[in-house]
Amino acid sequence: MGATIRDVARRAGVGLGTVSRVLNNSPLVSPATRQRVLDVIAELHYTPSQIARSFALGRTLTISTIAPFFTRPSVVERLRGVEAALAGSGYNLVVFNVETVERRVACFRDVPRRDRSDGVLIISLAPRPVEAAAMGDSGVPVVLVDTFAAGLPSVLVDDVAGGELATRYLIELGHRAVAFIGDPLEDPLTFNFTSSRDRFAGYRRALAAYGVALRPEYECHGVHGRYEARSMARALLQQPEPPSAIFAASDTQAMGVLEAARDLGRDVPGSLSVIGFDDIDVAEYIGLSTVRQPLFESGARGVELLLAMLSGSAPRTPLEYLSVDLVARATTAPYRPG
Amino acid sequence: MGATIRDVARRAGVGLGTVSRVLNNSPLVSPATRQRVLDVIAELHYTPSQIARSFALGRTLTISTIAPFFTRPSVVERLRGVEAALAGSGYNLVVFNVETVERRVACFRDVPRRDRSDGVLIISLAPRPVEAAAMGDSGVPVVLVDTFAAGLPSVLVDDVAGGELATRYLIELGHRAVAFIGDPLEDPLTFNFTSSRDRFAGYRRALAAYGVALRPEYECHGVHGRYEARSMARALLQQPEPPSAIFAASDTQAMGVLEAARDLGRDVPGSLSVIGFDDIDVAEYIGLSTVRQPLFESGARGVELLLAMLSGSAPRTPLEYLSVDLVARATTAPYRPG
DNA sequence: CTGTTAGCGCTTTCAA
DNA sequence: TTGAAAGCGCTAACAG
Repeated sequence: MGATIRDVARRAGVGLGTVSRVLNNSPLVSPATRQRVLDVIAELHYTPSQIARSFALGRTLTISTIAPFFTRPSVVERLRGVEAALAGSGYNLVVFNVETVERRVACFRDVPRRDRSDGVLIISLAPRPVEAAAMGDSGVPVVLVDTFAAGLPSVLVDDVAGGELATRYLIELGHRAVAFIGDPLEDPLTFNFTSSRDRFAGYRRALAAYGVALRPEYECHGVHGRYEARSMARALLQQPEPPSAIFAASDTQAMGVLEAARDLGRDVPGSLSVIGFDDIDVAEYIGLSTVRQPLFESGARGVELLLAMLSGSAPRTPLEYLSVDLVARATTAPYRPG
Repeated sequence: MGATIRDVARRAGVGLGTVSRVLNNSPLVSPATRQRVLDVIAELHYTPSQIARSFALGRTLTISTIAPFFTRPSVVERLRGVEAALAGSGYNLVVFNVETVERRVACFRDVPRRDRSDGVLIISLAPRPVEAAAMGDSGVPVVLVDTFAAGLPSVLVDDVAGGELATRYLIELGHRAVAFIGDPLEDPLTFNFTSSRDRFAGYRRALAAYGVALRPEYECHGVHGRYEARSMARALLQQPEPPSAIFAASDTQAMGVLEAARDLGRDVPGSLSVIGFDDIDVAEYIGLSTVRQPLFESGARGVELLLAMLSGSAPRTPLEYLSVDLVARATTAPYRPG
């Protein structure tokens, strides 16, 4: 434990800088010298101190990810992509989980700083304009995934189009009483900027396109989660004129809807169609119809952008859109009156 | 960007050490001086460099976690506990995902070093004796979760007892043709040390206790995963004398079994009982009977041990066992001949 | 109480 | 091609 570069230099009878050169594969070392140094390194079990190296380099060799990981399975799936794309890059991955407003503020303020991160990836959490501006000034490359902020590059999908896609599908199945369940329109944690909101806009747009009147009592917004969605759906289904189809802004919420239907003995898809969004892992398992977005790929792509920025190239396109697809499975069916 | 402690000292007209003292809440500063320094700090938007601080301190201020995160939902749930317990401790959480032998070797070798981590948490991956010994020598506190290695403290459950519990339950429901599906007995990634193996031992023990003969054709071991379990289960159910109950060593694998039953039109639990292990999130949703273990808590407890070790106290008990419970849901039922 | 100073281990000039 | 030396920004020991 604890041989330093100096020990190696001394033992190899060379200068300190030479050892450093060997370590960094500099071509400016003679083969003989290099070999001697290498031998001593092996002999001493020497490995350079990451931390001293970082200090001297002025780089931390870490990429930080800020996200609400555990409240959203979709984020974990994105993280998978992040991890895969980062493997072998030499960067460590440090994660900051955000589930409260305080933590969000603290992370946005402290993490994107040169002495903490070489690059930052923010997932499913939108910085406010001032925060985004501060990030821009920090000099640390920041990439957003599944969100947007002026001046910061991001990888996203067209959630409005996705919401519209889901809703059109239901309408084309003959449904007219189509309800929506999604996140709160005002959410301090996400600064009111959620993909749910856009999907909701798509929902309304589809309805309008088909001349179906909006019904406020069909529009539900509540804290993200399966249980919350379940109770919203229950209320929805107990209305005098319950919907025949429900579009949930996420698969997690769609699962809550399915539970509510089960609670109330409504057959899915017989008397109720349900569609979600994301296509998380379990969606296939439970046969949930949904709008698929490339979660893994979004994380991987975010890292690619970040790595490119770290090696000097500015992102070509500030906004990069990935595509969404409708995945029809077993929770949607043509409308049947009664 | 980039005010240093020296700038602050100069501007406040004090010595460099005084600023450091203020930063570290040393009591050896007069209130007046402290205030002056604080003012300058605010004025300059100064924040100390984490990295320089780490370097001077000789501590990295990070906790590393090594685990196969994405192949096992249970590990993500444990990570949740880790994250929660670490929040507010001042430590950053860096994650090392391991899915190959090479990566495992590299992580075990490189991560537990003073210049990289102040403490290391290893989840669901057992270090080999030599690796464990090296970790012990590194001087970096290491805590294991869901695994074991001589000389290293760990947080686990009694998997043998858990496996026995599950199997006994099936037997007591009247099943005699009880099969097992689990991970490979020889797995280089986990160095043959898996909780699955212990659960399998519990399975055999329960059978023996009831005088039920072991049937090699009922013992399946294959790569961990839903798809693999699905095909193993399919083969199992197509045998001349198919089992009437299956114990899967994890919920993920139990889900594969459920799919296989669906594929072959076997009614669960009518003509096939299925029980899993872990009680991951979706288990409740899909009504899977299982053996519950405290996943979240295991991660949190691991961090607690680690933090205690970091503040000097040796772990009282090298092995800390958490308890398991049987959770009977909708995939198990009494044996019905035919 | 407070200023000064000596490193922490490495990278990177700058000479030789 | 190589050695020597100057920091990177901070903490902690030491005088005062």
